[in-house]
Amino acid sequence: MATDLLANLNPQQQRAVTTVTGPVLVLAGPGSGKTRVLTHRIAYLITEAGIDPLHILAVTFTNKAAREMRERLVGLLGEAVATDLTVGTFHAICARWLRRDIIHLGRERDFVIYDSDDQERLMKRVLRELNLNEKQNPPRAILGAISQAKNELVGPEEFARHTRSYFDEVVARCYARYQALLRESNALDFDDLLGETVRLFREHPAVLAHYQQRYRFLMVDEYQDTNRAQYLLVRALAERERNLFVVGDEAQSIYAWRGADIRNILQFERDYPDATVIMLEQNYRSTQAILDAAQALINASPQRKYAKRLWTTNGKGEQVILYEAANDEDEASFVVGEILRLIAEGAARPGDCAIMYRTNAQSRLVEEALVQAHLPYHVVGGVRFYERKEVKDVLAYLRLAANPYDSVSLQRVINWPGRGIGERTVSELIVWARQLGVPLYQALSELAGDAADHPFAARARSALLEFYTLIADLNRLREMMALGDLIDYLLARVEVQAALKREYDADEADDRWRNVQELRNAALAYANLPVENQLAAFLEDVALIADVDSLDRHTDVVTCITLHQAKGLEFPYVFVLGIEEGLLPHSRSQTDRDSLEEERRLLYVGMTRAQRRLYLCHAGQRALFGRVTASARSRFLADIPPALFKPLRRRGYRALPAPQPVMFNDRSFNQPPARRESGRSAPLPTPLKAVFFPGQRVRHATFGEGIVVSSRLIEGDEEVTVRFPDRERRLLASFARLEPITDGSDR
DNA sequence: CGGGCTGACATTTTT
DNA sequence: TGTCAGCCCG
Repeated sequence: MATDLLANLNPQQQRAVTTVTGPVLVLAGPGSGKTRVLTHRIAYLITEAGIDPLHILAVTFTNKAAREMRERLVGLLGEAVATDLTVGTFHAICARWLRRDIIHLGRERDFVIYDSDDQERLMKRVLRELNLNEKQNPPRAILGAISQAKNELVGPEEFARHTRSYFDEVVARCYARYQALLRESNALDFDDLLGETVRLFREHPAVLAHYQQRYRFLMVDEYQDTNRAQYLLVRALAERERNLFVVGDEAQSIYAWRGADIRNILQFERDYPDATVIMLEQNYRSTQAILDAAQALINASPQRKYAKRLWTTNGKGEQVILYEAANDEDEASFVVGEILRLIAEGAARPGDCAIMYRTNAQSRLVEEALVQAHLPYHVVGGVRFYERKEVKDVLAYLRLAANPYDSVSLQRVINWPGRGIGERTVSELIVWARQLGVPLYQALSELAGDAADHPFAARARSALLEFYTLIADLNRLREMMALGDLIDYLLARVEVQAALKREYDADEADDRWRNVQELRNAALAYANLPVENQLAAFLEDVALIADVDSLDRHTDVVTCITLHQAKGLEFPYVFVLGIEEGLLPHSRSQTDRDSLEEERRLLYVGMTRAQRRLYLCHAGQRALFGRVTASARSRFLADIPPALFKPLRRRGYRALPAPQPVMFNDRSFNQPPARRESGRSAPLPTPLKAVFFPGQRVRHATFGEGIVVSSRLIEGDEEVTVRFPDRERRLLASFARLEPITDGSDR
């Protein structure tokens, strides 16, 4: 058996698999077989080291990773053994533990989990209650700050004690109220799942001891993506047995903006001085040519601790192709043309090709080109199934059936479908409930039990009571009915299909109704559970899985995907688009070194997805928010020696309607005569060349030094947006007397 | 109370 | 260029 498990593993992988005890840090380069190591190690622990699978916990970040791992383990160990293992995402595992033990924190175990949409709705209510303006205090920004605080385990009170700005003051007040409403709604947000588990462990050593006793062998995937709360969670659990096995790659850390703390992986050796450190450098995915280019890019980063040297026996392969497109349209048509050619040559099938980009907006042109070429494709991302409005509306009723105190769900459907409860009535209800000091549902209940002084007109009151009865009925029925029947009852009683037909035109109503039916179908999977558990189990999965098996890689279609989402995937042919200043690195990430380096890693992740051939593309100009803008090639491309590229000339390009000659990589080239708008004569094209490019450092006599954010040619002049120390300014080059600072940093 | 219009706005998003 | 929120009117 041991030979089976270790066969086909290289020496480093074998060492990782067979190191059973103590802290282990595995630094796994892209394509180095880390999932294989994780699964084989688990199998090894069980079959060779005799560890009871009940003692093993494996944590991942995504459901997809967890599912894959479990599938592979079933293959290695069989269904029976695999079911005894605990494999799941941080959030799912924490939710499970909290359902068991949250009572120790004085909370109910039947809490609902709020997703970001729910959070936003709740925050909007908070803002209204506190008389704060949504425009000046964007709910998402406030939630971002709260999320950060929660990741650091800073509660509302502590946060309020350390405010350093007006914004902090606002956040502090919102945080307190937000948290109070969460509690009142018997709800936890995603961050709470982690934070409350850590708090549970801290405040209740006996509970922690129970889990330490149970889980003696811990494995964490994508360790570079852990945030502070996850780090503390893992550390607490591992404290007793110290059998902690983490896998990660600092070079693939791309979620710092979401709270991931790269220090967790960099300091592992300090946390565990006796740690075994193993580097996986053999790559099984790509050609050496691709690896060389990717490594050149990443090695140019000043922030490397564990520099790996990736190698492969796959052979040198073809050089990385660098394509300079005239503009974004040309870029898209080039990519599509290449894919068509690869298919015609028999080298590839559509499913072998992936098109990657920094921002979702970039997919549009690509899609148009794919449609024209009749190439089948899918775009990863977009609105996920359980986030669709009609699905969430129906879900809101189900959540209320399980937990009527869920105020976000209650507000969501109190007037859907319309039953004459307008905004006015809702805010009266909110104010009244607050006066009474009770949750919204409780207030409705008071109203039903002839409360003396309520603020509602007779009509509003009867509408509210009708809604109250509906929720109360659902609440009563949930324990007696199978989930499918409950949903059928709900759909019939609130006349969902009719409501959709009223709100949308025929086609869209059909679409949305189909989604609702799809939700109904998903409920079938729970039919074999005891009736009283079906609804809760269903809602839990919906909250944490959040998507119906999205990426079906069985279909043979081109994949369009953001670089972030591409992590963990691989394709024979990869096209990375828009490798330009302002886009990659994104203009919003050019402010500080850390986010700039994260952009570099993002490109690195994209490049290392390629198995056989990699295309890197950039365009000289690009339509940005409807305006044509000059776009300079990314500084990152300069970090890859030209010898590693095979530059590809464009084979003819289409003229843009832009009337001026434009800068293209410092060389201006002539364009066909400007097209005229009918009726109005265009200004004579001034022989102007753009002088400034994004990322460039400039000096202004009054404003001082700054960095060019963007530059565009407008009516014979160049409009330059520059970020100065105090703020951004838009300047006209002809007036502003901007001076480029030449210290060799950029060109 | 709900439908249509106008103006600001604009990364990435594992759960 | 496209979306979303806020505003005005029937």
